[in-house]
Parts: sequence; structure tokens; C-alpha cells
Amino acid sequence: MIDINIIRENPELVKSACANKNEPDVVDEILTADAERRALQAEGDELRHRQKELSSQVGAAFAGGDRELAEKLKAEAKALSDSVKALEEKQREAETRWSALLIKVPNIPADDVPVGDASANVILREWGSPPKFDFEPRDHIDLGDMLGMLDMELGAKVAGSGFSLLAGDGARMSRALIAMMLDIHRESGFLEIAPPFLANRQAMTGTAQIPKLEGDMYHFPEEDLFLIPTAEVPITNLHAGEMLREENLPIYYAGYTANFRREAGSYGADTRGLLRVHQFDKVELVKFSHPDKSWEEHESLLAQAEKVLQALELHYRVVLLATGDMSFASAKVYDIELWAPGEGRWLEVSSCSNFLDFQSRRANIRFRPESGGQVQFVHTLNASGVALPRLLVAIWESYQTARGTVQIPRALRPYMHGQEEISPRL
RNA sequence: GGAGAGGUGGCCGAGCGGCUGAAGGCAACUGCCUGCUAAGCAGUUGGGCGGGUUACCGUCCCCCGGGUUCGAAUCCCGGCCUCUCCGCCA
Repeated sequence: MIDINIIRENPELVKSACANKNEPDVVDEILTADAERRALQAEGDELRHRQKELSSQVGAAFAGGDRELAEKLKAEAKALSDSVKALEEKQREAETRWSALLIKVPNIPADDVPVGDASANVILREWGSPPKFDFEPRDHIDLGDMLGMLDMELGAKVAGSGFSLLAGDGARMSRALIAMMLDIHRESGFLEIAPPFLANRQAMTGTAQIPKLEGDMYHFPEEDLFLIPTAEVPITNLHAGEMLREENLPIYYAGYTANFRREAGSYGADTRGLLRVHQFDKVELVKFSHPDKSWEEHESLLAQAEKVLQALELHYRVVLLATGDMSFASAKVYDIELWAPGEGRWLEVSSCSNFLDFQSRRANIRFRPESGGQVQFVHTLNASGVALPRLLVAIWESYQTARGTVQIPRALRPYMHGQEEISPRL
């Protein structure tokens, strides 16, 4: 969540952030609730103060042996205690109203983020060049079928539409890619994490999937647990409620998980093959940064995700998202998109975000500056490094041959026992 | 799933109805001392919220949520988590 002081001091800034992110504007409601909450607190503090004084007088009177006085004071204190309870009830309600509103305010986009919808996104650069074919390139569905790597019908058979099933060298390549990516990140100082694939409500709220995206997640009501839509949730929440040591910052984590998204309401878009599925694998990068360093960390995080694609020699581009296209919790987002020649389009495989203190405020992740002074919130960042299904799509489509085979990228071959090519199984 | 033990500050750990935001220790910081290091001596050091221009004042916080009481870290109820034993199981 954002700092209430920003709303108090600069409501217009917050209002325009809501407008630019297409979020409902509750700023005025918050200001009203805030004033109400503060008034009730002042009143309650005063009442409690008097109650404490009285009640210590009761104790003193009993200790002094003056029973009569003690009983008299006690009766007074009882009356005061009742009014404190009544007021606390009102205070709790006001507090609840206030925080329920505050949690709906999106993060404020950074100054250098373009304002507008997706059409205002800025393509920053392209890396590599699109593969050239002297034949009509096939798409990943054909290749997956021909080479026995992908079967959407079998996925649907066991789980339903939108669940993929990889087989043979498709499954092997997926596994090899995960290992390769984790190695690349480990060499750059990221600590590998294998977290739970489920998370509780508090964790989901900490990283801001709740309240906005609650309906997009698979939920188990018995335990109030959610299947994670991204490893960002369990990994960022590793340090929830903690006071970190400044000398340990920045902290880098890399984790592989499966990810689960209901994708409710997205039927009709990207429904074919691996482009948008309910369950997919991903390697995720998460950073906890000193607030003074998070913009540098954001750039190096982007570079880290790019390392994977460069190692695989894939054609990609980096896009700076406009306000209307970025997520609720982020202040600035780069997307990395891979070129998929069979689809003839760019596919998002990574989203690289700086959340500043938006998540750490919710999850209460702080540090105490060594120079003394106020406890501060750390900054959190994350990036996919990278998402598997679309990476497979881009590899298959980019590395296909006229013979209908798929070459294995050189960097990946050690992870596949030296295999160079995927051919139809006989 | 059954039985027991426990969850206290940055960390360890005492307290088990009022004088406790919390002993003691560790750690950190500041002085003194010391040729450096170490040790020693003295002192300082939690967080949230609210109020005041500052020094400051008030309130809340001893896993979480309720309750009893004039008053709760301390008593009662519910939940979560950790540990030990038994059962079951990839």
C-alpha cells in the first residue's frame, strides 16, 4: 500500500495515479475516513488515559487499606471502562473502513513512465534479429504435435481446457531450461529457493494479489489457501514481518515453481496451444533492495532476465509499460517479449517490476539503518527469469528446420546430454 | 489423525493480576581508559498510531482474535505456528 501521508499531503498525485492505472479513485473517501479515525483515536486515547489513572488509584487505595474509597473509585472506573469499550468498538470500525480503502489504492507510477493505455508503451530496444526461413515456418502447435512434444487434448482430458501436457523431448527441454536458468541466476548471486506452491491469504495480501486478483486464483476454502499465480508470492513473503539487517541488502532469490491462474474472462484471447494456460512453469527472480538503490537494482534485474534469452540466442525486445498496462502494485515495469516466427508475433515472457515500498509496507519488511535514524521499508522487485511455455514456443518456432525438426540451442545442449536436435520419434 | 510441551524486544531469556514496554545476558552505539587489538568502567539503544514548530506528551503492541476484571504479558475461550511421542503416508 502507499503511505497515507502521500494521500494527505498530495491527494491530486494519488488521484491521477488511480486515473492513469484505471483504478477506482477512493482518495476522498480515504481522507474522510482518515479524519474520522484520527478524531476517534484522540478521543479514545484521552478516555483510556483517564481510565488508567483511575485504575491505579483503585490499586493504591486497596493497598492503603481504604476499602471504602477503593470501592467508590472502582465504581467510577467501571463506568469509564464501559465507555472506553463502546468507543473502541467505533474506533475498530473506523480503522477497518480506513484500511479497506487504503488497500485499494494502486502504487504510483514513476515519473518516467509514459501515461496511457498499452498503445503508449515504449519499445526501448531489440536484441538479435529474427530468424530467416526459406520455407513457411510452422507454429508451435504443429511442431509440438509432429515431434510428440505437446498434446493439449490430453491436458484437457485430465484437467480441462487450458491445461497443457508436455511429452518426450518437449518435457525434457522444459526441465533442461529450468536447470539452465537457475544455474545462470545462481552464478549471478541469486540464492535458489524451492518454495511452496500454495500460499495463505496474508501472503497473497502482502504482495497485493489480494484484493484485486483474488478471483483469478485457485482457492481451497477448507484451509483458505491459494495456488500461487507466481513465485513472487512465496518468495517475497519469505521476509514478511521481519527487520532485515542493512548490511545484508540487497538480497537476491531465484526460484522455480509451477504457477496457476484461472484466467477467468480471458477466453477468446491466446487460447491456442501454450500461449495462455492455467498452469505453467516459471523461474522467478526476487530482490530486496535498499530504498536508495532500487532503481539501479531494477536495471540490473532486467539485464539478468535478458541473460537467459541471450544465452539461448533468441530475438527479443524490451518494452517500457505505460501506466494503463502495468500492474496494480508496480511503480515501473519492463516487459521482455520474445519473437515467435510461427505465430508471427511478440510474446511476453518476463515482467520486470520495481514495487518500491508498496509491497514491503503491506508485508511489513523493514530494516534499521546502521547510521541510526528511522526504521525504513525495503524496496522489493521481481522479474520472471523467465516463463516456460512461451519460451518453448519461441525456441521451437525459431530453431525449426525445413525438415520439420527443431535444433536445440547451443547453451541448452549440455543440459540435454549433448543432444543437438529434436526429430520425429520413429 | 491421537497425546503432551511451548510461542516474550535485533537475538537469547526471566516474569505468571497493579509499581513491567517488560529483569538479566548478547549485540550495537557513545564517552573514559589503553601503543594497536582484546578486556575493563560509565551511559545509551524497540515498534505502530495520534497530538505539538522543537525538546516533548498520550495511547496501543509480550504469536493472532475474542472474553473476564477498576486493572492482563500474566486468568478464560477460539485460531495459527513450532517441538516431542504414537499412528498413517509420497
